[in-house]
Amino acid sequence: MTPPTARNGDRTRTVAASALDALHFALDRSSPVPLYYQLAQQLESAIEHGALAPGNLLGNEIDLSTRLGLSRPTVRQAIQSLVDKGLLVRRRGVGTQVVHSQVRRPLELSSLYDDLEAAGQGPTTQVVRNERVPAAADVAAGLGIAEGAEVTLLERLRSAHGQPVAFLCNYLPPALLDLDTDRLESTGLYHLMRSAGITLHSARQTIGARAATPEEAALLGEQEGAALLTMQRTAYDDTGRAVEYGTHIYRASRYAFDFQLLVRT
Amino acid sequence: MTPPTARNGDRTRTVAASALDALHFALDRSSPVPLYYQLAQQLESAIEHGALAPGNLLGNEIDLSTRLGLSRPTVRQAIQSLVDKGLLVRRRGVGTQVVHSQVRRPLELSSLYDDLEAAGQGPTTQVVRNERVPAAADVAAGLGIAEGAEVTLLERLRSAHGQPVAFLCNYLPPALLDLDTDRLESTGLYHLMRSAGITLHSARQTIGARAATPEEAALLGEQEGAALLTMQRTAYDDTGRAVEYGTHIYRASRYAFDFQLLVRT
DNA sequence: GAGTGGTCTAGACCACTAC
DNA sequence: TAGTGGTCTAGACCACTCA
Repeated sequence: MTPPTARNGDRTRTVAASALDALHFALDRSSPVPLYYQLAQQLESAIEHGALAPGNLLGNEIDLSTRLGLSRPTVRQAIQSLVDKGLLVRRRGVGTQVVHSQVRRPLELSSLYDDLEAAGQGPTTQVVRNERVPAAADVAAGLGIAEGAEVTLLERLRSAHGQPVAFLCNYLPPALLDLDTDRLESTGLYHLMRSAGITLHSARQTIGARAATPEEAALLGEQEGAALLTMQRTAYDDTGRAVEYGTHIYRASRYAFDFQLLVRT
Repeated sequence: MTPPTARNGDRTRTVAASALDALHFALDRSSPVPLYYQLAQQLESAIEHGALAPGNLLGNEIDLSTRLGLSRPTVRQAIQSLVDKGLLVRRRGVGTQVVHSQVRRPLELSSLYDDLEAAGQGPTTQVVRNERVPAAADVAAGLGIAEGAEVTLLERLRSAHGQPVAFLCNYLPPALLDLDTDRLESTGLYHLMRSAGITLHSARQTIGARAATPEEAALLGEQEGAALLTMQRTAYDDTGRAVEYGTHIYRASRYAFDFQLLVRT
């Protein structure tokens, strides 16, 4: 399928060589990685490395599929996954182009893991409490269990650069996993859950603010009345079980939630 | 394609009638609405109305497609869209089931429109300023334009139940749309942009908190030093142009951000 | 009118799960 | 071993955009 040599001045700009023409994609059919996924990854890295610049057209799907030796649905699946990520935009009658945005690295909306791993610079965790308690009303409601049922209470103080950043209070259904205090101090809760075979699926969050009580101020090294960010969250696994309910407070002077939204069409 | 009469005691539980068997789906091939979308909508409403209860299996895709007179890819497309919404879960070798979750109504993560339309009960908007000004440094950076370039400045006070809730300060590229003050007071900014043919695509947000200054306190009816929720946002259309940069402050005593996250796998 | 993505079909083989 | 979803193919027709 050698493409017709296009640069022979018919009409004005002939086939309008897409930015993709110069790129080489290596597809390994013997790999267990799906073909559409291999293609999507290589397209994504081409966009990240600037080989595909914002606004560049990808060239039509039919050509692309014949050039790659794939069927059109497979190519579409690859492209669709990048559209879902917000890297590409499709326009009927026009083509598919790289999104022309300043936001190149969308801060993974699924910050479920990330925002518990603190913003990069060497976070530390101090486990304040790790014990079993009967569930209070709000906890029972959050986890969807009976009031008074036994739950694991986990209180942690998270710091970065030696300064307290947040106080995390979490409740977990018992017997879900064993929460080793040592491991909790060296990693995040979600990481632990993941290694225990729990597949996180969704979470419901409420983010608010309020003034610090004297106790909270002392704990976090703020002044009484300082503004705090608050978050309540219930996380569910893929069977719909509530696997965690938490109430977190953050020093507003040292932390903010930062994320990207994609508008679903 | 009459299904084989299944209830004649072979083996133990024969075909394990899926919860779907009793449901009727009406597909209109002459409708401009895609078939996969019609199916997805009817499945979604069946889930919402409880006809499909959490944990129910959907029955395999092949049977479903023959029963509906659709191809399997089309049925898969419908199911996939609900999986993406977090309503269904697929397990290879097992089947597709309704997610067993307390969270039935995921609060549309794309709250880009919604959180500017206030939480339900008759919000009102008072336009404080609506004029053209040169862009300051942070505004220019947020919109990706030159410092000092002319932008539209929009300041609004939003109330609910006659009480102030938020103060919204937005900057827009000039000539993007004409911001009629009357219409701004009767609807949201995004609604206006949408009617002007602007397709919102993504937004980058930062949510934080701080204490109210005396001016802010007076404006919002809070006491000086009260906790405020702050949000900075840049919104982009589908070509990647920044179409809005805004700085909002919310009374923490009357407002909180509330949303659901889906973990992408 | 030419070109694009949007939708749809009717098959196929494979990997994984459960029994 | 049977049944499931995961992947893939090679076509087809339509709706929309743009010149």
